[in-house]
Amino acid sequence: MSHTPLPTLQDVADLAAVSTATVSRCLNKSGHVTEKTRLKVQQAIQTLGYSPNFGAQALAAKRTNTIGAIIPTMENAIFARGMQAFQETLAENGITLIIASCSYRPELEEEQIRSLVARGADALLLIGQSRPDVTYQFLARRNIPYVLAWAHKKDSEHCYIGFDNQAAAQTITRQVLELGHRNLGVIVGLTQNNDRARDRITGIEHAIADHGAKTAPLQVIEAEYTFQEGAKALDQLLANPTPPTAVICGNDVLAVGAVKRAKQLGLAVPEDLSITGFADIEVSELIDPELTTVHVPHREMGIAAAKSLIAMLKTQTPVESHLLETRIVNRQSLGPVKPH
Amino acid sequence: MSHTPLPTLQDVADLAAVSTATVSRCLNKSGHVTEKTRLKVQQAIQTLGYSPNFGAQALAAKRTNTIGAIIPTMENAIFARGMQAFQETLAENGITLIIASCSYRPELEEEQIRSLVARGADALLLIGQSRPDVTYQFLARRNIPYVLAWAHKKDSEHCYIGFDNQAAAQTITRQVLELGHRNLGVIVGLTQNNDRARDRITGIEHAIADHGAKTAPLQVIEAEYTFQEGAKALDQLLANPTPPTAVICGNDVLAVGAVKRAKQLGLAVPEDLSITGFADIEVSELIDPELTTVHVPHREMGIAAAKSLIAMLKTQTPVESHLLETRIVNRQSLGPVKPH
DNA sequence: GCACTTTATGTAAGCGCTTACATTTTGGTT
DNA sequence: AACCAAAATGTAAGCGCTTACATAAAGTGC
Repeated sequence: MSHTPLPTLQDVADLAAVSTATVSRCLNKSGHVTEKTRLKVQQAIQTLGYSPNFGAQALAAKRTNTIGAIIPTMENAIFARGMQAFQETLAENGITLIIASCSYRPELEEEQIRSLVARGADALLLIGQSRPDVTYQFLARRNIPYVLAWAHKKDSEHCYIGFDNQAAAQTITRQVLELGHRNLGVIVGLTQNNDRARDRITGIEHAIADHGAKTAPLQVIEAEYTFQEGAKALDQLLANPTPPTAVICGNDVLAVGAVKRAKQLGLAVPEDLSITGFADIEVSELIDPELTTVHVPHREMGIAAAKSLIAMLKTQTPVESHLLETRIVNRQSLGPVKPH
Repeated sequence: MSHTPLPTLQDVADLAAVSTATVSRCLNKSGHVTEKTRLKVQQAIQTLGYSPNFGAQALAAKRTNTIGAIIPTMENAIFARGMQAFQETLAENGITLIIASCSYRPELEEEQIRSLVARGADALLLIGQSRPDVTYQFLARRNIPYVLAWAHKKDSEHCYIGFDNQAAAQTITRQVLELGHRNLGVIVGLTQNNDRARDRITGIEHAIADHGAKTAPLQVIEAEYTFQEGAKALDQLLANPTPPTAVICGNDVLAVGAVKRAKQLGLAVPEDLSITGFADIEVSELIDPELTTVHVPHREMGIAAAKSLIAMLKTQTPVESHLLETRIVNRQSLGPVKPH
C-alpha cells in the first residue's frame, strides 16, 4: 500500500527530456518518432515503471480498447469454447474482454448492454438476434459496432457470425427420416427468448415436410438447459401412447440427459430409441453411447467474431456476415428404426 | 451512425437548472440531494438519454467499478460455474467483470495481470498462489486488492477464497484405502504451474503415510487437462506389471477420460478398477458409472470471492481468507478392492 | 549554400467527470 | 424576528491523457 503517486506521462516526458506529445506518440506507435528518441522514452518508461492511466487515456482518445460480450451464461459449454477463442483473439490484438451474462432474460440483457456500453465497451458481441429495436437504436446512436453470434440470417442489416441453425437442424432431421423413423420427438430449449431454438424447430419441421413420408405428428417439448430437464422431457415424450422412435434434441446437454434417462429406463440407444444432439460439446463424446450430433465450429466462430469487431472498429464501417459450416458427426446414438 | 454529440453532465445540469456537482451527486447516490431536485435531474437524464462517459468518470474518480479475473481457461468447467456466480455477484453490486485467460502459462498470466490493471481493474481475482513475488509487488505498488481463489493456505499474507486441495485429496484417498486398495495410481494435471495439482498429490501421499498399511509404490502420471489425456494416462498406468486397483484423479475431466477408457478395455468400474475424480462438475453425474468425486462449492466460492473483493475496495483494508468445505460425493465409480 | 519540402517535436487546449471548499438555503430555537 | 447549525447546492480546479496545430530540424535538389 504505497502512497507515492504513480508516475504520469509528464514524469516520463521530463525524464526523457521530451514533450508529453512525443511520449504519447511512442506509446501509441503512431509513427513520426526517431528511433533515438523512442529509445530514450522507452528507457524512461522502464526506470519509472510507468503505465498509462486508463481513464485519462479513454477520456482523451475516446476509446477504451475494450470489447464487451453478453452471453446467456458462462456455465453453458456451448459458449465456453467460442468465448475462449474470442477472448484469445482479442488479447492478441491488445483488446480486453468485458463480459456479462443475462441468464436468457431479455430485460437483463438490455440492462447489461447499457451497462457494458457505460463501462466503455467500444464494441459488443451479442448472441442471436431477437431483441427490441430500441436496443439496436441505442447502439446506433452511440455508434457502437456489434456482431450477432451463434446465429445467422441471410440479407440482414445486422452482422451475423454464426451458423444456420435451421439448415443444420433440417439436415440432421433428414438423416433421421432416411433411417426410417416416422415418429419423431423433439426436446428443445425454451423458445421464449431464444431464436436459435426456434430456428432449429423450424428446420425440423421443414425436413419433415420436404421428405414427404407420412409421419406421426411431431411432439415438441421445451426444457430448460440442464440435463435433468432433458431427462424429464424424455419421460414426457415416452408417456405418449405412441412414443417416438427417435428424439431430436436442440442441444447436447438435453440430449445427454435424454440418453441417460433412456438407459435408466432400460431402453437401448440407438436400438430401441435414437437420440441426436446439437452443438458437439465435449460431453457428447464422453457418454455411452456417444452422441450423434451437429458439430458447430465454436472456436472459428469466436475468432471470426473477434476479427469482425476489430475490423469494424478500425474501419468504422459495417462488416459482412460470416456463415460458418456445421456438419453432422455420426457417432452412436442414432440408428435405423427398429423393425417390428 | 449519428453525429450529434452525446449529452454530457453539463447538458443535464443545464436542462435541470442545477450545477454539474448536483447532477454528479445524484448519479453517485452520495446523498445530500433533495428529493425534488433529484427528480428534476432524473427527468433531464431521461429526456436527454444521458449516460456518463466512462473515461471521464474513471479519470476523475480514480476507480472504474471494474474487477478483473484471470483464469487458466474458460473452457474448463471447473471455473465456469464459479466465474458465473462471481460475475452475477459483481453485477448485483454494480461492478463489471473483465476477464482474461492465461492457458496455464505463468508468463501469460503476468502479462494479463498488467493488462487488466492497465485496463483499469480496481481489483483482481487470481487462481492459486504460485507466481513470482514481483507480481505481488506490482499489485501492492498500485494498491490493487486481489484474492487467490480455488486454493487455500493457512496463515498466508494473501487472501485465499477456496478450499484445501490437500485435505480434500487426503480424505478421498483415505476412503480408497479403507476400501482395501493397496496399489494406487494417480492421474493429475500438469503440476508445473499448478499448485492445486501439487497440493492434491501431497494430500494423497499424506493419506497413505497416515494409514500405515503396506502399499505398493504410488504411480503418478501427469496429464494435460483433457479427457483424451486422462484415457492415455490410464493406459500408462495399466501397462505396469502390477497395475493399480484404484486410480485417484486430480480432476473430473481426467477421471471421466479414465473411466471411459477402462470401459473400452473391458474393465468393469468399480468392480475391476475404482476411479475417483475431483471437482464434481456436471459430467461426473452424466457418465456411467457415475463418478465418485470431491464436491467443490463452486458457486459459493465465486460469490465469496466477489464479496471479499468488494469489501476490500470499500474498506481499503485486507480481508480474511475464506476456507470453503469440500465433501466427498459417493456415487458409483469407487468400490472395494476385488478379492482374488 | 539557398529555398523548399518533409519529418520530428513541442505547445496547449480540451476530453467529461468528481470533489474540496465556498456559498446559499432551510428550519429549528430562543 | 433574529440567530445559527445543518443541509443543499454551486464553483472551479484538477484528473492524465490525446491530438490539432505551430514550430523546429533535417533532407533534397539545384
